[in-house]
Amino acid sequence: VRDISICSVLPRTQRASVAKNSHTQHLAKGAVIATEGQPLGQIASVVEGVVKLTKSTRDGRQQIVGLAFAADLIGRPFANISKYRIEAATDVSMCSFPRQRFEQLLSEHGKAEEFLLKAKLDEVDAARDWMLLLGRKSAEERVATFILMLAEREVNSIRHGAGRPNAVTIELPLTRAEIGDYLGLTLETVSRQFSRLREMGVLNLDDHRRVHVPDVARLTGLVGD
Amino acid sequence: VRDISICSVLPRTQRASVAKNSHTQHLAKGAVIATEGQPLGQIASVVEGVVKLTKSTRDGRQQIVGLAFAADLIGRPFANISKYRIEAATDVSMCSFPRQRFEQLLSEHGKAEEFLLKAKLDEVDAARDWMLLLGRKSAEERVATFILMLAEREVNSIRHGAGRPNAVTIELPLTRAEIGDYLGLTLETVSRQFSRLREMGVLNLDDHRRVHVPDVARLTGLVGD
DNA sequence: CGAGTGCTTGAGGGAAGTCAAGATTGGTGG
DNA sequence: CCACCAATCTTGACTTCCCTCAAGCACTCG
Repeated sequence: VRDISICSVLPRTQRASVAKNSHTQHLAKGAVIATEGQPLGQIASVVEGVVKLTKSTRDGRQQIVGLAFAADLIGRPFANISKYRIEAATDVSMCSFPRQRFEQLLSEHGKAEEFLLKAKLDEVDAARDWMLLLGRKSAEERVATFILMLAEREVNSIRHGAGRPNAVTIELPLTRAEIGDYLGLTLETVSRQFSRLREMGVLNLDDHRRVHVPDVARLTGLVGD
Repeated sequence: VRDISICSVLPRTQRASVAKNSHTQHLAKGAVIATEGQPLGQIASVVEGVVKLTKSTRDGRQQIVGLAFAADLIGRPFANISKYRIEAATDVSMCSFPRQRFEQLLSEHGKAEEFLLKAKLDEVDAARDWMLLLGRKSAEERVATFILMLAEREVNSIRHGAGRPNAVTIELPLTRAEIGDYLGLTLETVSRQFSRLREMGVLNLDDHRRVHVPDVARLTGLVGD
């Protein structure tokens, strides 16, 4: 049990105050630490063993979006709900403590760092959502997810007082080739999927760059997760 | 130009000190802000437009690993070298300032936050490396990358005084099915690739869980990036 | 108006997925 | 200690989804 692995998030001087609230846990292989969409009130540092973080689609396709080895942290400051299922891949020992105590400690310090940290935490989550897409989704689901992402961004920026609008028009910021690079597809496959979604009535293409989504809920049903 | 988008990393009270060193840039579509593996001394906040972050393999396969929209940050505190190519996907305006000034400001505050922040920055980088794998690599490259990751972890933990050992034995922490879930493959494909790598002499399988890599350099040549 | 760039569509092929037996292995209890 | 059982892994045969290659169309811009 080396120095780096024992709740090493905190510098020496502050460690004691967290250590008081921390305790070491031993988990058998297969033990579930958190499930996708459920609260997780702990932050933990892996001392020994391997922990896997997974996301999955409704129909059971699974993607491991991260592995935590010794000295890696698991848990998510500033968010109550876990976006992944967290499970011991091997027998694991880890050192865990309450999330709120940890957040409080962070907040006592600079706001700038906290802001940046939150941004990066969101980026990690977003990158892992994309890993599920790249690892497990079909071409149709990938394109639908991409359009939906832009549609939701558009809807949020409009900020309608009264609920979400059900139809949106979006401007694609990328070429077909770039969309392919983002989705792990070729530009031809992207183009074919746009055509299919148009034939299905999910999209209207005003021109190659402007996409009208008449029913966002319909699109949501195609993203596959 | 809304409040949230103007160098909004910093809380109101501290913003001024960075704003002094910041300046607004306008970039045409296609402008390159950083290339993979080259230094990037700036942090910037996107004000308008879309910026894409890409990684690519030596043979030209490309993967967009992130998009930055208005109010998103680009650049990497605490690392001099950019791990991605950063390019304007549309015409872009952004507000940028020197990375070192920014880091200095962060360091004046809590060490705990800095530690956690660095960990998360590394996680983002790791997730994006994996996105390249999931989006663009062949089954053989994926399995080779996974084994190499474990091999390097093992080599680093051994900490040989005299250089890297060229042969390693590693213990797989995951089943074939789990490796498949990590690599975006089926368990059958993973198994077939293990067999192929064994036939090629890149691996020896002591049992299903213990893998001996006689020549790590050889394996490195198969990861495809 | 022609060239360039980006997009669509088609035909054919190939890498990985699916389905289906078996072979190993490791754990458990007789 | 060994035999059995369940879980895990390997291998084969076949299928499928997406990629590759190719041709033609639609804008934009000099």
